[in-house]
Amino acid sequence: MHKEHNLTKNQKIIFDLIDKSSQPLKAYSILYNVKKKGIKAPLQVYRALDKLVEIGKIHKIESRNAFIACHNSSCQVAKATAFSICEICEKVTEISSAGLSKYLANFKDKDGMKYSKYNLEFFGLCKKCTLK
Amino acid sequence: MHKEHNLTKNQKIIFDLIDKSSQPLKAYSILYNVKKKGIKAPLQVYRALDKLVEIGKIHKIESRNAFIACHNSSCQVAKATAFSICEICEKVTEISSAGLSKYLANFKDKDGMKYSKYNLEFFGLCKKCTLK
DNA sequence: TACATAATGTTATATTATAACAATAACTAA
DNA sequence: TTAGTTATTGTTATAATATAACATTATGTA
Repeated sequence: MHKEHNLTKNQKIIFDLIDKSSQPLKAYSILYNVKKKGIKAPLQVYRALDKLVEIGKIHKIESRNAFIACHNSSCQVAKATAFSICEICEKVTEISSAGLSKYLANFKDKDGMKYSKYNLEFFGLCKKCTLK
Repeated sequence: MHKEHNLTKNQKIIFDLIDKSSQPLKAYSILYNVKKKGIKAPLQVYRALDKLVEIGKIHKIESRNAFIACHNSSCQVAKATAFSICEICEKVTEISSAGLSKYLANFKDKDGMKYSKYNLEFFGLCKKCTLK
């Protein structure tokens, strides 16, 4: 479970927007959507995003430069993430598989190094798009 | 093994630069370095990069917006990649582990979907930086 | 209260990437 | 070999993503 963080005003506005969204949101689309709430500059958005990523409330989808709310109570504060991304409809789903996270956390490279922090993005078709 | 691709002039210039580099290179740093060879515009660089990624000669490190030559003869044309990234010195190493690639290629999500295409980035310390 | 720390507001600018269009070069089939 | 097709190049402009720097305000804590 997430440690409780008391979000500040801007963080809350931006988190709520991302949380309500069914797909990842990009920074400038967020900016556009929160202008009516008084957030006017990119930096205000990026600062909130940075903080939200840091505390694990959202994740960045690196290949898309977009942000999604974390719905995975088991992910260790934003450090170990896995997603599937549909190449047709761009639907992104966070994967929470105990087996996968165990496998990756225990993976050792050639030097015998382990990594508790990782980001994995799978690409393919979602179920819906497969059936079309 | 890579299918042989006959690189064009620009592609060759840019691939050679990346291939000689010990660390990932960013697009505008590449641009700066190939200006003396007549490549003057960002688009010329990005077009070559796109093609080189497509044919699997290089990979993009998504979290760094940087490009590295592929030294992994077993990676299926740029589609299934794994890297370790040192958070201190930024050294990036492509991981070629039969076990890992088999595990990921066979991984099934909740919908039973498999993904032959993925990108995995591990973050931590490289051996050198661990010993410091 | 006073101090320290975190968050905010603002302007400017850096960095990363693509659109649009014209011109060449390379490939392919009759 | 030549016409048609496709890929590549060159070029200018601009879009999209992200951060620097600095002044101010709010919050937490001893």
